[in-house]
Amino acid sequence: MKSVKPNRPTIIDVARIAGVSKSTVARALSDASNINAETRKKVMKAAQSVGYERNHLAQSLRSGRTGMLGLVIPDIANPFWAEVARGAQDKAAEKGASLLVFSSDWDPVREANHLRALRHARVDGAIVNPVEDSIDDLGRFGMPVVLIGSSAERFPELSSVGSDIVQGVRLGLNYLENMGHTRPAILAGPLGRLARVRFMRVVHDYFIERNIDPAELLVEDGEYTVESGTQAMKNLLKRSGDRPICVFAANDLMALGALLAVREAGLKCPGDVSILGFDGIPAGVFADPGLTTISKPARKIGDRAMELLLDQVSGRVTHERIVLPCQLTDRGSLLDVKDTAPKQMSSTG
Amino acid sequence: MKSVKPNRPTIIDVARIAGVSKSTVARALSDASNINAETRKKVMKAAQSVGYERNHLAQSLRSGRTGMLGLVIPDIANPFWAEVARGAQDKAAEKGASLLVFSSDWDPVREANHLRALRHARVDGAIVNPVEDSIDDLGRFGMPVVLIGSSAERFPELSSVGSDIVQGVRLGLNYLENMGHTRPAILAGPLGRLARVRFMRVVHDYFIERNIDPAELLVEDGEYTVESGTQAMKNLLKRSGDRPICVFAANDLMALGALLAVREAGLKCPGDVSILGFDGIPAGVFADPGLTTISKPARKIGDRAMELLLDQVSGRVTHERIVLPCQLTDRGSLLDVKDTAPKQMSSTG
DNA sequence: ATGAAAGCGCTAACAC
DNA sequence: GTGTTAGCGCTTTCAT
Repeated sequence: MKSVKPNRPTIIDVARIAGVSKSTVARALSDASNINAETRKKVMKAAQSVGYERNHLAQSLRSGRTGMLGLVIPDIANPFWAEVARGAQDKAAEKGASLLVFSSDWDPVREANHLRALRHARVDGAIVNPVEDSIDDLGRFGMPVVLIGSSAERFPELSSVGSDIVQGVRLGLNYLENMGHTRPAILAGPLGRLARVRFMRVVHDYFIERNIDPAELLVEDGEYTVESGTQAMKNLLKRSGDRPICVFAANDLMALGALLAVREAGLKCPGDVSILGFDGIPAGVFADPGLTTISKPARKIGDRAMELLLDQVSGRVTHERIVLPCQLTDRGSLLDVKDTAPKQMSSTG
Repeated sequence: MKSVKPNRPTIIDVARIAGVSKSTVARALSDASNINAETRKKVMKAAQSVGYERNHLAQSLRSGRTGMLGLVIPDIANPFWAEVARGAQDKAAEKGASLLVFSSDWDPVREANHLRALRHARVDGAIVNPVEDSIDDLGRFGMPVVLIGSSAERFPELSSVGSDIVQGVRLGLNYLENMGHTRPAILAGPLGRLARVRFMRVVHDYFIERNIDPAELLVEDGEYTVESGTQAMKNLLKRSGDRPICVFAANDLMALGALLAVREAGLKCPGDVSILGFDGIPAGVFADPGLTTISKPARKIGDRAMELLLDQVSGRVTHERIVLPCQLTDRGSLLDVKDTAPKQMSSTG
């Protein structure tokens, strides 16, 4: 075993073989216009013969662009975010770009680290769903950034893609109301998170409009995980007088966790407790009954965000704030109690 | 708005400010031994003051190492693979490396593209689960590679991490047998895929040992997706005389798809049909009853694979073939028919 | 302990 | 059309 040629061939090797200068090789490789067809063919053959492969590092160093993009999301193991990642991934691949995916695990420190890693890798741009609102640096991040989710509100100067929370929450609340659930318990996200604030604001407004005091609503906090959903539901089920018969969860994982708690308590869904989720993850199909939920267009969010980012990277300055509508997916976890309970017209009060 | 300094500061800027040469700056930054403590402090302060950030591209070009690793898996939207990715991701982050994750979508062409992208990005190494066995180039891939999954069999010279299929399948088959299911229908992966061959080989051997002709078994093919699982189960349920009362699926997604088909047909699981899965994805918890399955240590697979890869990258040549055991997770989708049906001792035949 | 200088592999003016 | 030359920002001898 003698190492014949430890290093990969460079344009210089190719140039020598083809009998031209290295700039000619470079031109041939980047199919520039000003080059003889014959010469190109010759160069290409030479390149082929030594198994030449462009060194992106050198190319990037020179051109200042790496062809790499970044994506920072809270949790790649959450199917919703996995879908977003796929959408972004696919679009990037389509355009010949590579995507660096980072999962912050809802941890601001890890998020900061990932953001730093992206800068160091010299990515051409990034799509970010900031966990904390403490991220004030995004504005001067020094590269094209597209936001996903609630934080868009905090950085109106940045492009963003998200689902229409207002429309989605109202859609859900209205659907519940039509089924006779006029005062659902709310399973909200973590206190202090902007997404929670936005969610609750819509809920608040919705009930105010109907002359119902939002303070009457039962609200439990969760961490967007199955476990926290189970725990929150357990808390609700502990209540004696006002045990809720309907729960609206801020995401599907918590909704499914709640379902588990209901089942564990020996109760039936939707017989005893109706559950409405938010996200539209595939796992909701498998529950029995299936989880009724407000579906966000996850794949599309990733796709559009990447599109915006690529536009920005290539100089087309398109400041856009895209809001995609949510959809209701009824799979049976809601019981219609409209005709069961005596309907009380709360018109004038 | 006048642009003060469009370009990021380089070591030259830092050097000028600190009043030293650029090599001194480089030394300070890479905490070399041969440098005065005072000088270093001075340099660091200068770097700080201009917000200097190392250019990894230049560094990589010089040193030949990028600090980036690659991961190529079939489907990031499949929770099992998402977990593998997380395991790898976390370990990489722990060591200060970045991970490029690619999803091939079971498509050999996309896989080849991704592999090429990795080479172009000059990653220091890669973890791969080859979709097709057509990938013969892996051996001469020109960089450290760690294999995940069945293909390890094809490339014994490469390091690999995987779950113990033989142990896992036998564990499942044995568990079924103990519950009285002596001839489960098999919901296998796609024809031609090595993973399928390995799975079926174990099944084959298992029944041969028990003097049962494996050809008697009902076998349906699937694509590792929910939809294909549903379709396969529908096919099985169509049978008149020998409709199976037990199905062993090669992955959880197909198992859950089968569950959907059973439900849709108005049948009960496990009352009418028992279902056993393979993977151990979280979604199996939500089905009612929960999906009983053979759990693979997904997170750990990613973690160990990354560990091996990092070892290889840093020169510690550790050719290892790690096989992690599977575990049985009983969540109730199996009915014990041992005492129901007249038990026939198949001892001597 | 520090500086000078030579590249890593490529691109982009600029000549001819 | 093609060759020459000068870097991109950094690391790494080799002097001093």
